[in-house]
Amino acid sequence: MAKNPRNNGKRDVILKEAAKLFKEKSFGGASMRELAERVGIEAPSMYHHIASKDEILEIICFSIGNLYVSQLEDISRRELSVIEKLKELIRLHVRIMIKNGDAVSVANNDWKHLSDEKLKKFKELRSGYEKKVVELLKEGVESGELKAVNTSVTLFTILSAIRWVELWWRPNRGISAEELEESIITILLEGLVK
Amino acid sequence: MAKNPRNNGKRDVILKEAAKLFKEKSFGGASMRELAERVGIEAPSMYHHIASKDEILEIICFSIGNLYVSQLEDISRRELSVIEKLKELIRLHVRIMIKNGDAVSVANNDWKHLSDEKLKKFKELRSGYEKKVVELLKEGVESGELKAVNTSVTLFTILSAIRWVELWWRPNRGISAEELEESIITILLEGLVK
DNA sequence: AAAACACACTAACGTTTGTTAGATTCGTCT
DNA sequence: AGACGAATCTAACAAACGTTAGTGTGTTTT
Repeated sequence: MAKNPRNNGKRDVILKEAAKLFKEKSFGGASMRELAERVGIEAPSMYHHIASKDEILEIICFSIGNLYVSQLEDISRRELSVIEKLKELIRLHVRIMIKNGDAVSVANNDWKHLSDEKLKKFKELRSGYEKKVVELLKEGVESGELKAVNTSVTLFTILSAIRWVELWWRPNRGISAEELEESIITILLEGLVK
Repeated sequence: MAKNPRNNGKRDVILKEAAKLFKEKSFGGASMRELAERVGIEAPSMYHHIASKDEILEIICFSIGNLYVSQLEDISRRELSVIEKLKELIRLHVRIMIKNGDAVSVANNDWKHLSDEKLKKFKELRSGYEKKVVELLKEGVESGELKAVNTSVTLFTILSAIRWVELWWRPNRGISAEELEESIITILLEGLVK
């Protein structure tokens, strides 16, 4: 029932609208009929492009998850100081959020509705990511670049600190993406106190 | 159908279990029947203690919202420097989360499912809170205690940075509530860089 | 021209949802 | 003992859910 050939963009439209709708109403509160309405077709017609509601969630969550992982690997490979890598990491998160706000929101909030098997995979993906960031932080503490912080607390504080961007940022909020990135970097790396 | 007299704690049990369940499955994914099962009665029996599923959500969201507002007012009234007030604010958020983790999670994630009228009230409550914190930040910038940061960005970075606690902290994670508070304070106020 | 296919439709399925109605049980007070 | 009301139960409702079946249409392929 699902399909494969090089289709026009209908499937992508469904995924885009689904991300938007799931963000608004969350996975459980969004119905296939409402999604279909936004796409402009009837609900059963969507099953020619996707296999199930669950599959939509999977695709969204893993596309975002894999995006984070692969980009973190890019940063890791570069020849930079820990601090420069952390800055790049923060910039990365902000940019992904600005570009894929809806999907990021879904991956952050609705991953728990993944089916058992996919849920396990997703948690592994995420904890692998977190582990790599913790290693980066440990490296920074050991080399003396960073304060002797608890790396777990730091990990979550950093990642969490950036999550609001997806709810708040709009291109015309009077602050550019670059300013936003640099502001957050300043707060997290240098602190608020003058 | 709902009720009032000094009841035993059954209503509170329902609210506590509801917070836990909503946190696990989110509002839309949690059913009244499953909630009833956890409480130990049949679903229709719950309607002697609460008016509706929506009412449960309202009670949870506004009890947490009002808690934050009233405690912020306590801090505002005290004779402290801006920095000390910010520290107290961070401690406050951590403590509320540790004590009411489930309910905080619901108020943070499921408020969008409030009915139109209550949704409006909740947004007002929250933006009133945010406004007061922004004023505090502005005061700090003007007095020279804080760096010349964008106060909106700072507001959300601080509040957001603390939200992960509710997902992560457990009494036996090898870090006490006090250590946790002080670690977060250090990161946000003094920064990570040595 | 015929066959194949992609894509949309309507109708309907079996479940699950929140909630109501009505009867029953239980403890408390007069 | 009898009355009352709180608290629980079973049965059931109407609506909404994700999804399947079956059909039609228009385009592409052979």
